[in-house]
Amino acid sequence: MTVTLADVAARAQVSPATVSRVLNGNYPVASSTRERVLRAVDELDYVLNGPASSLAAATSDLVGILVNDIADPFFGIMAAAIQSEIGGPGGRAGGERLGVVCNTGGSPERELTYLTLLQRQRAAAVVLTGGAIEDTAHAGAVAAKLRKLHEAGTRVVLCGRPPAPEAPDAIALTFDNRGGGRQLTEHLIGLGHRRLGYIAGPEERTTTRHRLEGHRAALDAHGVEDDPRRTVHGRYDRRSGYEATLELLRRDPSLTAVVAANDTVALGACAALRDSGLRIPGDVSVAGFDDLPFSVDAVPALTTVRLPLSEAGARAGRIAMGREEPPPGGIATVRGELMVRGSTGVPRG
Amino acid sequence: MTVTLADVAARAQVSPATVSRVLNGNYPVASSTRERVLRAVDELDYVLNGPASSLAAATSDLVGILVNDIADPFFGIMAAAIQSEIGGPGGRAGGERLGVVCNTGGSPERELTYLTLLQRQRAAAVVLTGGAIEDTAHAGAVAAKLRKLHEAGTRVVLCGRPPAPEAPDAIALTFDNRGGGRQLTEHLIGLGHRRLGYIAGPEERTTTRHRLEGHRAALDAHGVEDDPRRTVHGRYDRRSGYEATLELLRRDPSLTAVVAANDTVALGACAALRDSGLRIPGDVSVAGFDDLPFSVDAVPALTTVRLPLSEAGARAGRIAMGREEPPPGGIATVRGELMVRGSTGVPRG
DNA sequence: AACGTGACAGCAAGCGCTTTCTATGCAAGA
DNA sequence: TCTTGCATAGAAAGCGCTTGCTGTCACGTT
Repeated sequence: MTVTLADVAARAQVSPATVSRVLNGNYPVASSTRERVLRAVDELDYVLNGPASSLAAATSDLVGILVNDIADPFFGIMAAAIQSEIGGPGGRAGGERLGVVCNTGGSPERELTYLTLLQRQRAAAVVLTGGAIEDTAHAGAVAAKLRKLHEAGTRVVLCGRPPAPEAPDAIALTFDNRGGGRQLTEHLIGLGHRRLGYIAGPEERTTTRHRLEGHRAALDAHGVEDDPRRTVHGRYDRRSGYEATLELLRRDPSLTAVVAANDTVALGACAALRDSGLRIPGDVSVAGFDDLPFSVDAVPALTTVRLPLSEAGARAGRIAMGREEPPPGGIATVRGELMVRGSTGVPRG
Repeated sequence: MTVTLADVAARAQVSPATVSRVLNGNYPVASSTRERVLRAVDELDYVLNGPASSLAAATSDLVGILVNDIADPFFGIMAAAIQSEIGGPGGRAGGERLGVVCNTGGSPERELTYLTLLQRQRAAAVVLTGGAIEDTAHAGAVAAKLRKLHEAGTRVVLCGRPPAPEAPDAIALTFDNRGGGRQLTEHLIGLGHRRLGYIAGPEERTTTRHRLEGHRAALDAHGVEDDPRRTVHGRYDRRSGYEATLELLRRDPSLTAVVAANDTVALGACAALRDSGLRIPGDVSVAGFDDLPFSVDAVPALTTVRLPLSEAGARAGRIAMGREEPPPGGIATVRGELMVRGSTGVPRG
């Protein structure tokens, strides 16, 4: 039924071993023979059997990319960058790898299951993107899996996620969320704001915590009181930003600025403010985080912290492919850049 | 080194066959035996060898999802929906499948290579999303691949892509881009617009052509002259929308409306108009397509055609998993819904 | 009491490839 | 001329799992 290596071998009048070697190009084969084999491959329209190959060679050409939410451009952009370096089709011939992105939807179980599935497939590498979940049990389970993967020869890279002390072999490209958060709030304080609302992401994520810590550090450093009622937690989506803003306004109508967990949330915040009859930044300034492509198009354009998602993703991809040296110590911090735009200004009054 | 089925079998004092059957649950095993096996699996921390399993069973648990641009929420949303139905971890136990999304970046070669890679992995199913490329040679090559995949037992589903006559076994869930485009332009004509600019996507994509055809059909039906100079082609991104709008304005400053190939492009158009000192919709109306999440947050909110991306994706996913009957004839058309919002209004003057 | 008859469990033959080791041929060195 | 050595090609032993087929019991039947 299906064409196998043996069929090709028969047609090319060589042994299966030779065909295999031609295909893998890691053993000398006389060019006349090679040609004959290649022709046979072509004529028979032969496609290698991946599982068989992986089984025999004890490695596969799968590279897993785990993302929290594939519908979120934050992850989409990173995933695209990673995948472009994985080579998939892009890379030089022979190095063809299947870069596959797996959407955990932010669920711990799915994260673990995908990791197991990838382990089962004997993936060549795994890249985990975005913030981690701060549940000790879960973090431990993930770390254990990562260790297992590493032992099995799978390269593990974290992109935009803090290093995992329990899985020291994982290379980590971490975003400086704390520093970014701090810069952002300092910018606002510098403009004169003293009553700042903060819309944080889900409680149990490292990204959420770090950005919030940065915010608080800034408040603290400048002697601005940090009223806990001015912080609201939500999800990383627009809806959440909308609702949280209304809640913040309810709690303190005298707010002059709203700092959001990310750009998407900030957009929701803008909508809520507008629907409440408030001007941006005339009445209330708004700041986001990430600098996703649409942020510059918001009206007014969003002040935010630009994270080099593409660059970081590309680097993570290269490291995963073993094409770039990991950073010393296996850990690198990627900084964000404050982008001051129209959505922030001096406070009213 | 690594734990194998045989190790588990030894530990549980049964034959490898029994362990396999416990794991696959497709053959009666006494519950006491099953328990013993499961315990051994647990104690040894055994993880099935995917390639070996796929080789022996001649099937794999991979499901491929091809997207044109994973950084674009249009695809991200569909991919998320598809993957959620693939089950990956979400599905009922045993049906665990690895839903992997592959980013073609709109490149024909990559599309083909991914298809081959998936074929090589003996994927259980493949879902192709978004518009196809209208190059005869390429379309033929893709169709041939799809046929091969089908023959090999891989289910093939197209989501948001027109049916492929040359690959009649592929189930197609098509978006009614033509109808949507027509509705949109009719809405504008109904408001009184007569000089409409159109920013089309890349020339060689079905999506581009269909939306444009809808636009032209509307013009034609209402006796509005279709000046070819009012149509500009570009990419499906913001930048392109920005530049195309400036170009359209240059060609005809008296334009009263701009119809964009999609929401992202529309956002770029809005920016260009604003930068040109024009009000939306006071001076120029703008319309998009897709109704991505950010469109409602644009200022003014974008008039657009809502495509049920999640629903269509979910359905495609279920069909790919064989959990839902394909539509009669293997083809279904998914309609869009016109969403009239603030970015369109009666023309000035 | 002899005999089906299920319900399980095991044997063993692959699945299609990679790779080690071995054979062969031929050119060059002694 | 005979040996060495290099460049290739082939033989064959797996890789770890699935599954058709063959037992083996313990029962229920007649």
